[in-house]
Amino acid sequence: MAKTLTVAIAGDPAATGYERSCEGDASGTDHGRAIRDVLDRVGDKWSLLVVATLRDQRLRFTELQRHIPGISQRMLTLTVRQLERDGLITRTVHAEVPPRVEYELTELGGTLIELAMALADWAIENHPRIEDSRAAYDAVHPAR
Amino acid sequence: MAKTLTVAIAGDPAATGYERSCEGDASGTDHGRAIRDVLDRVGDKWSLLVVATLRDQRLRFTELQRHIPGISQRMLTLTVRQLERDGLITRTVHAEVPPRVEYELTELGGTLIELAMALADWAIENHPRIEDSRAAYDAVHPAR
DNA sequence: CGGCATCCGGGCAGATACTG
DNA sequence: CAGTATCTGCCCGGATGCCG
Repeated sequence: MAKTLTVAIAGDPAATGYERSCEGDASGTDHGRAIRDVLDRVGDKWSLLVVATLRDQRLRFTELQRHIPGISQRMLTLTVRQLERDGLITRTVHAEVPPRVEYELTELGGTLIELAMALADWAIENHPRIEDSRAAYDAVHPAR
Repeated sequence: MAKTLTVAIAGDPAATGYERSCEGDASGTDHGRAIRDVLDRVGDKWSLLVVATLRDQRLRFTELQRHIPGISQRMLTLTVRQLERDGLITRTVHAEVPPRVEYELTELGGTLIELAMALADWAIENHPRIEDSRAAYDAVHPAR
């Protein structure tokens, strides 16, 4: 999923303009890959939403799905698996009948959510300006 | 502000205020849409990279392309156009021969980049843990 | 209940060729 | 130099159906 992105940067770590953009970062470890990785997860359509939903509650699969309108079962499955793999959430299966699976934020996930909130703040605060800008742009640049 | 955010993103468990922000609704401000919009831009493969590259320098098209290895001409064109439309960067054409077009960050773009940097910091700091988690996960879950 | 397997359509992105 | 145009392949993501 993140392959192409990672390859693009990590494949050519030396020549990237990343050193410049990520001022002061020491060379050696390729931060490009780290950033790509995280960005891929954050930029993912559902990941942040799932993390945010689990922010202060533990939920089981169907509950989670109910809390995130529009997500398909498949996407939820894939998303939680990714998140679990990345150590952002935990998945606990209770040996019961019927089966019960609960998802919970890890501490790592908890730190991420704060950043996400900051981003959301920015989004809400600046969205009007963005929309205005778009309207203005569209007015000047007719159909293209 | 942060509270409305929580509701907007995480959804209100009780009232499903989320549905309104996600589905077609006619109510006033739509935070869900705002967040989605910004997330789409941030999550975009190249947008953040372009913004980051322009952080403290004004660049022309080809320079920009050189600074971002792996980006195709087409994608760069589309990306800068989007960013310009959203008011995150400016595009100035100098009436010369040969033509010279320079891209520069707007103030709005400048505020975004700081958040992006925070995210990058998080990425760099926590990436090892994520990788470890992935390795552990993959060890337990054989090829699926 | 909580998945996984499969099919399928649409859009994104790369490569290439052409222009003001 | 800074794009535009077109063609194409590929992956994302939705819908459906089956299983433990």
